[in-house]
Amino acid sequence: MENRILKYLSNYTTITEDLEKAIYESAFFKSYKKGTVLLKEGDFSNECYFILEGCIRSYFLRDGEENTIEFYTEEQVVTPTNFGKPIPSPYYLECLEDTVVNVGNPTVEKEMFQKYPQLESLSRVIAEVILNKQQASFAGFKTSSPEERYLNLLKTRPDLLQRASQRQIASYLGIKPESLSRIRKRLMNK
Amino acid sequence: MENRILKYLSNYTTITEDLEKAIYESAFFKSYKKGTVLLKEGDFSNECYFILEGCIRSYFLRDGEENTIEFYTEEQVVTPTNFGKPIPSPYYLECLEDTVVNVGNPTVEKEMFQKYPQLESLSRVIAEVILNKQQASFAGFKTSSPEERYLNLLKTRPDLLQRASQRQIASYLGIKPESLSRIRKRLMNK
DNA sequence: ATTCCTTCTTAACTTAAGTCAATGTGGTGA
DNA sequence: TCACCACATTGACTTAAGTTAAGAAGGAAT
Repeated sequence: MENRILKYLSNYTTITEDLEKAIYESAFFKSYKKGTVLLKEGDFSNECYFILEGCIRSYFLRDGEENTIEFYTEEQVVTPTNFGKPIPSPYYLECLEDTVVNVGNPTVEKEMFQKYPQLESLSRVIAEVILNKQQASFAGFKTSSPEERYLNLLKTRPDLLQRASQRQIASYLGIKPESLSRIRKRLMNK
Repeated sequence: MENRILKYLSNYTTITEDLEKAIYESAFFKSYKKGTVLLKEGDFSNECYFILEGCIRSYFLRDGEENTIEFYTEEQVVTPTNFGKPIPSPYYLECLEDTVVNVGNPTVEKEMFQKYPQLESLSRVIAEVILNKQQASFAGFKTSSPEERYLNLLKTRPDLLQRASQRQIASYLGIKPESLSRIRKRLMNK
């Protein structure tokens, strides 16, 4: 199991044996059942996650509606906004499936960064990569129609359509469930 | 002038005197005239910028149209995607005004990070803050109408409406210039 | 000053998403 | 098993953005 983290990190640099061992030893796992809420809007966040199995959704409420921000799946990192800080979370985190994660906390993170500066360097690189990816998807979102966004999702993350409800997918695409339903119908007849 | 960088960085941690001196000494400035293209789509990027004065816009072409990704203004950092890597840039960078920047390059960045690990740590923190901000604006974008997005821009970055053309603003808002024109008209009569 | 070009605005029309409401469907729990 | 509830689909209607086209306004260059 732990290999997945090392595999993930080694996409970015070569990991020293020393660091590999440390990651191994500090690894701390948890399992959650489908539907578990990991973090509530307004609460303080003291955990971050690396997903080994399952799916986590972030969302917030507006006018009573759930607005999906992001879906996180295998080999993705979930670092909540304000992780480790006494500032309320702007969103919920919820498991859409039974989910197995590697859990981190601010204290261990700090210790690890101090002991292995290479790890913090790696974190910087990864944060920048994720930032650029997110900027690219934001740009893609802005320049495409709801239908194009749906088709793009179908192409890039088809698994999500099995894992999440259509309401959740619709809000992720920035549209109403009725519209998604119509888009799907429209595409069926093509 | 250099103070602005230190001021910016000190928003996140206290800067050691040592580091302060190093930043001071490594500071390298450039001025560009309005309209200067700093980076072309497809080119390699070897510079990053901290804006002291002026405005930089990132955009890409699609069907001959310019799609604005972001506007960067005073005290913002512009680190191009693939900065320092032999991978083509996905977008243009252009000065909307006469612009004064502090310029960085991959070599100096690397040296500074090696010499001052605190600086790389700071960069990680800043990257994460920017990432969260961007995620929040993406979420806001998805859940609001073009009119709401315009009103939000008016509230959060009113200066941009003076600095950029309406076409540029419109593409930034993910709409057509005609629509922006109508939205403005609509709001006039309220 | 004139020309040329781009931007901005306006209008008429098309298209698709939002809204509201009704119905069908599937899963959960008592 | 049944009742209930959230989800998904469909239809009728409203609304606003996209499209196309034309004209007005402002700037830059000659």
